Amino acid sequence: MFPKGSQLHLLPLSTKHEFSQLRRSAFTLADGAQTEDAAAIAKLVLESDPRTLPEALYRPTIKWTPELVDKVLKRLWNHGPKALQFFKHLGRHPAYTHSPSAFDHAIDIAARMRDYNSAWALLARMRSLRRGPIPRTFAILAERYVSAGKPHRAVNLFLSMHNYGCRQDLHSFNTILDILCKSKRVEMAHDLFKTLRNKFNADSVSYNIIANGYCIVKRTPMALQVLKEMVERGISPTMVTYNTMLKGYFRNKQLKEAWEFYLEMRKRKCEIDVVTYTTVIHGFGVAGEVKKSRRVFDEMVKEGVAPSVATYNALIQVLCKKESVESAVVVFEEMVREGLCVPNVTTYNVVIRGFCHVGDMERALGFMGRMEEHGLRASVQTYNVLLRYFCDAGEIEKGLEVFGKMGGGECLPNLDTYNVLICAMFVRKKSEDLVVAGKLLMEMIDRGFLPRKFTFNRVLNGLVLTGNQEFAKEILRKQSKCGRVVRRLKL
DNA sequence: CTAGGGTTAG
Repeated sequence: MFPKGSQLHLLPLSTKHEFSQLRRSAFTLADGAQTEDAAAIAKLVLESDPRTLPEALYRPTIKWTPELVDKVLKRLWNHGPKALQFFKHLGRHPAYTHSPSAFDHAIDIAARMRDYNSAWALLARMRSLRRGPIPRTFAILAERYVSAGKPHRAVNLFLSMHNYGCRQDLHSFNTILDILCKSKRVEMAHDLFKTLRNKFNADSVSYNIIANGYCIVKRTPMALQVLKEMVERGISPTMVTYNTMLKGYFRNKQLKEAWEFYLEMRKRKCEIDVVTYTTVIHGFGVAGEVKKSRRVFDEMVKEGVAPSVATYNALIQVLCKKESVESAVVVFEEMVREGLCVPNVTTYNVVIRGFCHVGDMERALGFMGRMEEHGLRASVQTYNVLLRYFCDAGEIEKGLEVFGKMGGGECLPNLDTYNVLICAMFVRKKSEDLVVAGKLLMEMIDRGFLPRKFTFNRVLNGLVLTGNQEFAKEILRKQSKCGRVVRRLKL
């Protein structure tokens, strides 16, 4: 993959070790062992030659289950082509048929790579095997269409569900509304809602989704109007409704309204819950009112409402950003000591980012090391944070070292990782760095990520300016194959 | 993750 002596310590994978690990755990069915299996199989897939992969997958020592397959696909999430290759070969296993959820994952992966032909072929295959499609399949595809800027296709997909033997109901109606709203297509969602609300008997969930959509685009008056209409139609607001509006006010920086709304909720005794408190703590913190955040936190404990991990995360993040990482760590340690809830990956990432932000990379790495204590593994976001800050501080080697650890197998880099790293290859203005940037660019394409035009141009220009014409041409050839049209280069 | 509300951050 990378030439020997490259600064990228992409570790060669020790095949012998993995095979023994596979053999050892093939006989145990416990969930933990299955996680190990999934990791070992994912590695196997990543390193294997496409021709020898099938026989490896058909070995009788591997006990395929839907759960195991799902886990492997999740591990390969950031390597779409390999994930689909794995799915395809296993699909020909003489004694195993893919589950609906495995098909869903595969369709998601293909659609994320904008390979809609494969996605639809998978859907057809799923259907011919009578394994679906299920409503979730359509939700996945719709979401991919929306995030690719094709919301009309998503709506049409929903409208044509029944042609694929999948019933349209209130559930799926609410799903498509939510997908549109979450991607800020609230107007389109609202139109669809108005057209079909009678047909599907829209409920409070539907109204909450639309109101939330307007809150997301900072149109709280419109959100209120939708809710008013809901009440006029005889549907009662729920806790979700109130919490949605509350969050909307904060998002729209209507602090006064938010506070009054919160007080009103308390006065009406409509059992304020942990979500309400978390919203308020987060909202005030983001607005810089840390004291108020702390006060509300204490208040909730006094009222006997147990903070959740999200509550702690909100407070810890707010302290990191508006006070100091030190006071955030105090709360972190308190959380661990009291043991009411356990830190999750988000908690760690927030603290790690806090340390990075003040330049204390040692302690950031220290916290990353502590994740194991809580049974957690660093996520791609954890790595990306460290990577970003090392690179921003000009410690390119350290950044590459972090990247090397990911390549070692526990965590595949994502689009962000590549963007950050490629960007960092320009700071030293060294010819070798640009070659590395070019290799990273090639690698990300191989893994199913589509670099931005800007990235292509930048890398190509850099290579040409440093006399790496041949390599630039190679990248140009690759680029034309992956469908990104870049301006003509003078080579 | 996939019918609604709270936690990273792009």
